[in-house]
Amino acid sequence: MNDFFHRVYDVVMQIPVGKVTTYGAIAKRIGAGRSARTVGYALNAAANDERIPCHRVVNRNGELSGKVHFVPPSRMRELLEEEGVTFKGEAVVMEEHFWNPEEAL
DNA sequence: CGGCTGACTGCGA
DNA sequence: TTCGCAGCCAGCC
Repeated sequence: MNDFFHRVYDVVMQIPVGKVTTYGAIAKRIGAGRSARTVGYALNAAANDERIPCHRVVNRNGELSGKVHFVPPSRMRELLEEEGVTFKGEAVVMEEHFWNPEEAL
């Protein structure tokens, strides 16, 4: 487990219930800059860990992305709705539920 | 060591 | 508005 991954997990675990954030925001927060893809890769490994709310991490469109989302039993959308997150079609209403990791500093 | 891939993002056409 | 290309970083051939 690299320090990079640890930083990603640390940020994701700080996401409040009913809130979501983006790969890019996390990348910027941990100083990775534009390595949003690597953040997603880290979440890929984190998806196997129940302690990591990877369902609260979406792309810039607010759409749920990831291997987990494609697995029917996951139903990330319904899970988020249970937490109070509202949806606009297939995407999360970012204006209402976007959480900026940098605010947690 | 070199190249390909991937849960992304931003810019240009 | 939508599509395509390039950049970035880590992991696996």
